[in-house]
Amino acid sequence: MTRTLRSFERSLPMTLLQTREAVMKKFIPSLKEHGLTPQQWRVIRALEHENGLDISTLAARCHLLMPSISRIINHLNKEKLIERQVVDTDQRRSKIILTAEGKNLFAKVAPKSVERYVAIEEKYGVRKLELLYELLDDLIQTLEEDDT
Amino acid sequence: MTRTLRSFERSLPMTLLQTREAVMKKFIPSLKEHGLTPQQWRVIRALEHENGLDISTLAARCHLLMPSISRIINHLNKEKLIERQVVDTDQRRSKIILTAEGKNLFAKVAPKSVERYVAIEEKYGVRKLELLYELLDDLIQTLEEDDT
DNA sequence: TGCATTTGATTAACATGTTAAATATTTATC
DNA sequence: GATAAATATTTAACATGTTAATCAAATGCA
Repeated sequence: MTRTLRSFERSLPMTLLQTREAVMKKFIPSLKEHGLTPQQWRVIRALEHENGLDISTLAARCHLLMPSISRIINHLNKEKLIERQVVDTDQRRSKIILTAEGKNLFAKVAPKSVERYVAIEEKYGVRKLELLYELLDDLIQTLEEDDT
Repeated sequence: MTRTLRSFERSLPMTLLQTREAVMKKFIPSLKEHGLTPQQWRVIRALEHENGLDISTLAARCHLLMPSISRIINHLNKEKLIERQVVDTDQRRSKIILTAEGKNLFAKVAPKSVERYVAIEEKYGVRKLELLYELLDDLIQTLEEDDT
């Protein structure tokens, strides 16, 4: 019996896309209220967690490509949410510092995100969510193991 | 005990993003060999499944927004993979038809995608994959139910 | 030291995501 | 039948994803 392509709605990439869209819909509005895109928010979170990261590290932590983060850093800099600080041992690199204003913004937005997250946990169930994480991590592992 | 934001790698949107990236990595190369982006491929698949769809329907089936699909349709049209056909009962709409060349391309690419998909199924396990689909669908349902 | 190579970051060019505005056509309503 | 409202699609403007090219600083090595 010849296999055919799974229909759209049921394809793996499509299902993951839909799920991510549904999840993001819960978080994006409160970010938008503060003029932030999800990616900009990721950068701010990363810096709040560990301030003074260089751009490459930031890119890795936020799952952003260098060109994207380069633009985002520029943007956040103009908004005075972060500052650049050249590393004196290596003039190519710059450390990115969250400004007071940036920290302030984080403090305003974070509670709302936590709230949304807790709501999802409660509605969907912590157990199921943990199981989902496990399955997803497992799938990532499986896919990254070989280069078939 | 005050809740804090989940660390990045463990956040739900991030995990879904990573998973999708890992999955796409398996499919993108063969698409790229044929000069197709994942989105263009989705459109071609949708048309192969049901030819002559209008643009709005196509957008819904492929999970693309109207501006995106509008550009994609234009692109595929220039490549002569599809044709536009104005609906005579409603001059605003156009039906999109997969050309012979488009069908040909589909026939070339589809088997490779099936191959990749089967490989994932085998390596990860059909049962786990089915469970994952269930959990994801369930999560989508949960999230779309209310507008919290 | 001098030069090739490597590395961190930016820029360029193009495709897509996203919201708002514009356009054309159709439908509704008076 | 003329005009307002609704609908299908496109365009505009901006942010991001993606690959390749560029640039400057650092490193390796003759």
